[in-house]
Amino acid sequence: MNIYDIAKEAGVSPTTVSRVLNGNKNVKDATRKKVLKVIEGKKYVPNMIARNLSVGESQNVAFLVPDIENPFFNKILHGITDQALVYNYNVFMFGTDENSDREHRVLESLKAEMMKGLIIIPVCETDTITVGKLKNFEKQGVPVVLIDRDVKNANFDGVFSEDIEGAYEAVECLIQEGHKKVAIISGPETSRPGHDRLKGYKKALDSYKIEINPDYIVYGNFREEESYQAMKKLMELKNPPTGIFLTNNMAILGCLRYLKETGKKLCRDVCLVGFDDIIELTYTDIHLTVVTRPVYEMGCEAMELLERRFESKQEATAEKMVIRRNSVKTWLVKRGSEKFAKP
Amino acid sequence: MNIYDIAKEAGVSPTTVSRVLNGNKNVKDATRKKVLKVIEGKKYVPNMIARNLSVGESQNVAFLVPDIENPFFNKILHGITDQALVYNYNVFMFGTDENSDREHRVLESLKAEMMKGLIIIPVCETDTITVGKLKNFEKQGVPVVLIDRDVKNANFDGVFSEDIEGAYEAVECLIQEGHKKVAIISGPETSRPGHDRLKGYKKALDSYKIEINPDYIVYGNFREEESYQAMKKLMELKNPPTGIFLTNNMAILGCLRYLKETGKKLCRDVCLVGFDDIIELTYTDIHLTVVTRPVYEMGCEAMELLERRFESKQEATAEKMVIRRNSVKTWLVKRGSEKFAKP
DNA sequence: GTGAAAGCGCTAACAC
DNA sequence: GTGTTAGCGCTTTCAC
Repeated sequence: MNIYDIAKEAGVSPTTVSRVLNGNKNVKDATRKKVLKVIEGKKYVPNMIARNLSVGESQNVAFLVPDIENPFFNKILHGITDQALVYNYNVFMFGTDENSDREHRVLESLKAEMMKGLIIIPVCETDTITVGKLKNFEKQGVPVVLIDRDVKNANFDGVFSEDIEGAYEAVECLIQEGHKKVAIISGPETSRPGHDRLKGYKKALDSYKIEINPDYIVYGNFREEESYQAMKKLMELKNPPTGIFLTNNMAILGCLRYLKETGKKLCRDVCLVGFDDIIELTYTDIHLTVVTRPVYEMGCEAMELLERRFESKQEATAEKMVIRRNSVKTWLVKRGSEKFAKP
Repeated sequence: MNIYDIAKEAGVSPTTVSRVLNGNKNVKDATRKKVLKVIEGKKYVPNMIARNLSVGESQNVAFLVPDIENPFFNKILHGITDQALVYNYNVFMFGTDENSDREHRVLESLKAEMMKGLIIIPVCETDTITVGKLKNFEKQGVPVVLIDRDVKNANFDGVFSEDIEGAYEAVECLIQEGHKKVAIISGPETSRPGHDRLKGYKKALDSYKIEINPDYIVYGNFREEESYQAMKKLMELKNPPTGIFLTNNMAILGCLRYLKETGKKLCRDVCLVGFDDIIELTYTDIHLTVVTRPVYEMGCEAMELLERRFESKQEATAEKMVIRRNSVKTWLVKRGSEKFAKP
């Protein structure tokens, strides 16, 4: 059943049916009601695919995420889908598995889908292929919004967090507890959260006149296994740190595993402050102090930015060129892991 | 740029270009190469929306999940998307938030999208509206595959797990450690995992000639807060249980919170066995014994079942009618929480 | 092995 | 306010 069947039944033209369906004002109230009645009676459902082809764009938005199973990204996904529901957009879900090739492949396949917009947490900020593809989407009128991570040599809308400030606060928290030997398990240098949190770490040490010890800067690449290795390296130093800043949730897990395997204890052998909460730990005796942020809201906001872009397409050229790069504030949740236990 | 531009450039008809694009055998090798070269040179990308409209079906599959942030469902999502990539299907993501209205709304909106197939973890097995809508999809040639949860009065393909056996094993594990007073924090009675795990619990007690105590059966509805309340109720009984079977991951969290808040200790005040693992706990001192299952693989398998359905559309009628309801086996991971600590 | 023409279901000028 | 007509970009008979 299609728009023609409805038109015939209602004794109007397909155009009128289309107008009714799309809420066009130029329809007499009587006609509208007549058409609506037929639609109801026949349980007619319009065909979006046909509509999309006709108008040259779909109501679909793609979300590319590097790690589907990371709870941090899931919260973002939740925000995106909830907000998408508000605007009646469908969300295409793609996991890139932190793999640039896979990211390219997904982006390539999306060209054929007449996407309305893209939300992406890119794998790597220096990946020129991804950047090129994203720019092409924008050129074709498909807006792109970044979350959390950034890309170089481009200026897309995005929702980020104040990573430098957040990291600063985390490290400061350790310093204020008397730690002089403060280390960091850092993320990849090719991602905004990676280098910015490192920057915040350095800034904090600098503020408190603590000299930076290169041995205390190790890389965990935001992964469990690598962070475990990084932790091992730190703890096996001749002069190990007393406080460590873990720059993401996976790093936290890696460290905890190290402690567990070696029989070491948090707050006895070492103090930790993390970035991004691990909610399950709050059910245990591991009282981890972390920097956190409104993650779900970051997802909502990304969808919101996309919507603004859609709206500004219709508007005057001036408004079109506004680039919106929002940052959410982080905050510290003190739970005790920043200080040694009183014996 | 479209198929006509390519055709003109290559000096062939649009039909031939289409044939090349779709790997039709009836094209001379020379022609094929000629067309392919033009396509490459012009960086032409076919328009899937147009194709979908023409063939009357998209390459899109929808996944409806009740709780986007539950790690169990995320693992499934991961499996689904990975497998979808193999077949080049796109996955539409919808969170229903355990809300039937929302589920209905999503299902309704999907009618317009010419979906190729549906994968759903339904909110409620007795929801006749959802069942009706799902049946309609099948009637329209859109296959439906269930995961984990089932629906009544219908017979869709699905991937389930051996919940009765799994629950049996969990409870048996407690009994074998000497527990006579074994309770269960059960899920909703309107879901297969809910009632089947309860069934397994009863069966185990029965096998070991332990009388069922109605006080020991409480409902947590698979949620943290309700499970917390259920736990409270159990522990405040005049004759509290010594061992409790927690029927999902959220119930585990609820119980842990209760223990933490009341200062009670696992393996000292009560023993627990859970259903579905919480990976973060393995990084802590909570050594929880759980029944688990190949969750990621359940997602892959669901996609695989869908693919079979797609394929069987072309086939003879006999094969068409095979209904595939697969069950994955569960297994017990013993970590110690089933027995009291030696003082 | 190839092409012409009709059609998928809808929208958008344009005319009335 | 409403209808006519011509697409959107592709596939698919059917004829050659």
